[in-house]
Amino acid sequence: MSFRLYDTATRDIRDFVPVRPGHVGIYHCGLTVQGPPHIGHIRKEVVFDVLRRWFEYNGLEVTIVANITDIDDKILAKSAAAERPWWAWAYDHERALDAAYEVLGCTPATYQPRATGHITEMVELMQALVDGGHAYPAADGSGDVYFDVRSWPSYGELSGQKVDDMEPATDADARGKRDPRDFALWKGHKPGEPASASWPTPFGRGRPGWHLECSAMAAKYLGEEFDIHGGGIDLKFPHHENELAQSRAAGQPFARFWMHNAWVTMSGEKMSKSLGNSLLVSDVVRRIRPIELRYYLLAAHYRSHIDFSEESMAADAAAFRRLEGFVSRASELVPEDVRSASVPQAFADAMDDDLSVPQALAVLFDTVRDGNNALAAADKAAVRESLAQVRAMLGVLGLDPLADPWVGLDSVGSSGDRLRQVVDGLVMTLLDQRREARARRDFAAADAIRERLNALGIVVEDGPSGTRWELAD
RNA sequence: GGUGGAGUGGCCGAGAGGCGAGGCAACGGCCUGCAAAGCCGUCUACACGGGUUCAAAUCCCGUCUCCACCUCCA
Repeated sequence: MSFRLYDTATRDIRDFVPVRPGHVGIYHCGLTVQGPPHIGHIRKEVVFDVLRRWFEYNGLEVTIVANITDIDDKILAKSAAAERPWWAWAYDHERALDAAYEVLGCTPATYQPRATGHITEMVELMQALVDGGHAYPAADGSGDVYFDVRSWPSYGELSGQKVDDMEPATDADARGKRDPRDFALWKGHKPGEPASASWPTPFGRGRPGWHLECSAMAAKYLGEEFDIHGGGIDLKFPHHENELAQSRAAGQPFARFWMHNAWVTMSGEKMSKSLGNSLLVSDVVRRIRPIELRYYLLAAHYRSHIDFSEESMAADAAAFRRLEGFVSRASELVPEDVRSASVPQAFADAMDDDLSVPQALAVLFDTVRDGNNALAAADKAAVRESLAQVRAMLGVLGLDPLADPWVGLDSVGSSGDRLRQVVDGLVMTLLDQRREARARRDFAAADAIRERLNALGIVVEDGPSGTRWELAD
């Protein structure tokens, strides 16, 4: 495999060489489970799912760790407003996130560690930083513990910023920081916050700052040096900058590559809460099939932002249906489970080049055109070849309609194969009557049957190998 | 103030010195009893102004517009 990947830290594309041959360790920041996920959140999952599939296609063993931040200011505030325990609030939204992964066909992470389950590891790391002179308990006795950015000369290396040029944190004065740019490793327990949201440390009771958990958990599960650390581009600063500083200051090499996906925007602007509410994954999949949403979210390069619109999403859904239509028609001619062991070289080259999915899709569409020509010529061997390649490529993208989790979902929903067989039998009975009508050139009767089926949402297509039907979009 | 990104045909969206990516839509044709699907073809674009070069969407200089981040964000 000659995979090349863009590294946010160095701002260039270079050869990817895993720390451990044959294995890839990936950590990406999951989510703060303060609310249900919208399609911007889930884009990241789709991106990393495609990355994972590409590594696995190339025979590498992949370990993916994605954290669940289940304690933070917003979770406490929102759960308090809802008069529910913070942990119940967090868990609800963790399950909503898992449901969103599943509905979009994302393979589950190898592990999703929760911040609250790794307090011990965080305290150890924090102690090491304090001992090493890179962190200190707040002078105001608040129980906060801060990272001392002035003690770490390369602070700012990931985001390319200099400490002196940064705007200071707005909350600087209220807390016992040595430098306004110092960030919290740990937040002291405050009166009024639930006692259950605090844990003992040598520096007093409190709860994790946001950044510490990722440094602690990445090292625990992937080792002190691992391959790829990812997340949304907004996490570059401060979150990932701070993680990098903490881990390096504690003597760990940390991530070799930093991989950041771009936003899903609305009319060119970052999704705000009011706009975002209409774009919850659970809502969008009621307007568009999940597999089409997945296509939409991965069709653009991961480092390009997607400016969401219903129109562009519908256009991409139509594009996907072109791919799907070929798979559907071809697999009727070639009913065996054909999947090529390898994808076309041009597809592989595109994927190897920093996951250039748009170029890979161009190869896919070219192959589908060849396949459609083969289908028109009833060239079964050529159809088989095209189908095998198309399914292999779709499989890498997690979009093969004949593979899990999509197979069986597209036609009659969750009621399954049995109902599909019954419906197919009924429709074919009608299509037999139509065929007889056409044979005696009674087109009025034939068209009446077709229109009746159309009205029920069934599309009828006459092709070289007979008449087929499928559900309308 | 600092840092990073973007502007490509009707729309979406790649590319990054020469070879028309691809998709959606539209239009014309083929196929079809008519459709649908498919196929063939048409629509030759790169924010603006300079410059370098045999050749610039791509490199350089300048300008405009937009977006994001600067310690709560996927």
